[in-house]
Amino acid sequence: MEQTLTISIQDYLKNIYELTENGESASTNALASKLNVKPASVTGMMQKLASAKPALVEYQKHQGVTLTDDGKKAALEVIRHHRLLEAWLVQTLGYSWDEVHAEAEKLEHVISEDFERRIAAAMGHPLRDPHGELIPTADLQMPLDDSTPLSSLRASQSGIIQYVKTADSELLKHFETLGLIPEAELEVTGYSPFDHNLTIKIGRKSIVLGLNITSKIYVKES
Amino acid sequence: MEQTLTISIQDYLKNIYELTENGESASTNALASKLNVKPASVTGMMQKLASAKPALVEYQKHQGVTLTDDGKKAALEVIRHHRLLEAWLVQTLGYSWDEVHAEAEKLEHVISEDFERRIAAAMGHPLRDPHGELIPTADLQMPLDDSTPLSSLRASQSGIIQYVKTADSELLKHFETLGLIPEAELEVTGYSPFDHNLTIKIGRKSIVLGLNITSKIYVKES
DNA sequence: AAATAAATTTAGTCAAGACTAAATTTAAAG
DNA sequence: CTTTAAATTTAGTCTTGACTAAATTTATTT
Repeated sequence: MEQTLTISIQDYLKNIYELTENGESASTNALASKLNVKPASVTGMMQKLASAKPALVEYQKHQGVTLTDDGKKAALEVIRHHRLLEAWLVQTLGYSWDEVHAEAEKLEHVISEDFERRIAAAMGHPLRDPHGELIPTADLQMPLDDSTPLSSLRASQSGIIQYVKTADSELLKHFETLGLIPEAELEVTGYSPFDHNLTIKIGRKSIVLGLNITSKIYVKES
Repeated sequence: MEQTLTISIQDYLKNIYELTENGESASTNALASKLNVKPASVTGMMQKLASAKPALVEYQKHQGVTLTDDGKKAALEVIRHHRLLEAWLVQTLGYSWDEVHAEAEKLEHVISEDFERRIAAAMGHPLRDPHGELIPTADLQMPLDDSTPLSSLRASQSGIIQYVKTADSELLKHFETLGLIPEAELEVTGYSPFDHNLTIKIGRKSIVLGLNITSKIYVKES
């Protein structure tokens, strides 16, 4: 018999947030499989969260759930913790991108607001975590994302690299040798509609990049 | 009605460890008041821990508890986490001695062995935490304490300050201005049996210290 | 529109770990 | 050696958050 470990309310809220970022409501089933819990358990928890003193979710039978403002605040708080922790573990303890997630997952629930402030300040209040995800602000707003995949740019458009989204460290190293790192400025000089290849000029080099690369590099148009 | 928050097994073990450091067994009542739990709850938990697959405590009705070797290992693991965390929070995030305890208390239960190794290495494997408490070794042994209160030295004996044990930051500042800081070397030049005052020579200065001070400064005889 | 499939909820069970009140054991005092 | 007090344990209750199985609702097909 599998030991059934208990899921925190914070985890419920965080996962509802993620499932509802697209504007839709989260289904009982989706939440259940995301949290490795049976659907019936989710129903029970949703009923509880919906009737909490300040309600944390909006819940109607068979209609899925969304977060209330209070629920969203709580979710963003955990997400802020998580992403600040990831950034900080990478910066100060040399964690790699793949190792850092599990550790942050555990720490995010227990750190104090004071701890949060200290690491945020120590890093100069970063905007993104090491995976490139936006970090909710101290007043619990999710910042607007002003970046777009490089693959969406066309000839004559230029941009500044914001972050690189990949879990493949080999690929990451390749990006670095090409100069494709945050802050770098580039200009698109050509576009091939057939295979979606882009020709870009970065520094004094001109290179051709496939969609497998340009879809992982996020830029801010300039 | 007070919300009754649950105490982790690790906390039970850690507190049993502390209560049994003197060699005696821990009483149900002592544990209960230390953990802010009712005695009956402690009895129940002790019965559980005693009959766990590898037993964690030695427990006989009405006789108090002690830790088994497995239990002691688990306790030292948490204590190591706690003390490494305190040292690390102070060193890297500027926590003060009084702020650091509560934060470490929460983190100690969730950090990975990997995290433990990383911070230990980052600090050069410290022997003591910021309060001067010994940090259990990586293989879960409590190091021998080779330090003694300065108040136990007598004329012509000399020593090196190991740590200062006080929660009073004013007093701590006073110590610092006197040069009474870790690593400092001193020699006892006089002793007054009536009031237990010591005259010591530190650097080129000679000063007289009362028991309120000499009992808080721990030295290694040299 | 009826039938079937899929998703969700209800109802009731279980384990953990706290609690209270009552019973029991040990310790202390006369 | 009794008696009383203090400490501890037993017994049974409560809450939480999982689970399963059955019932119900919604969605899809023919």
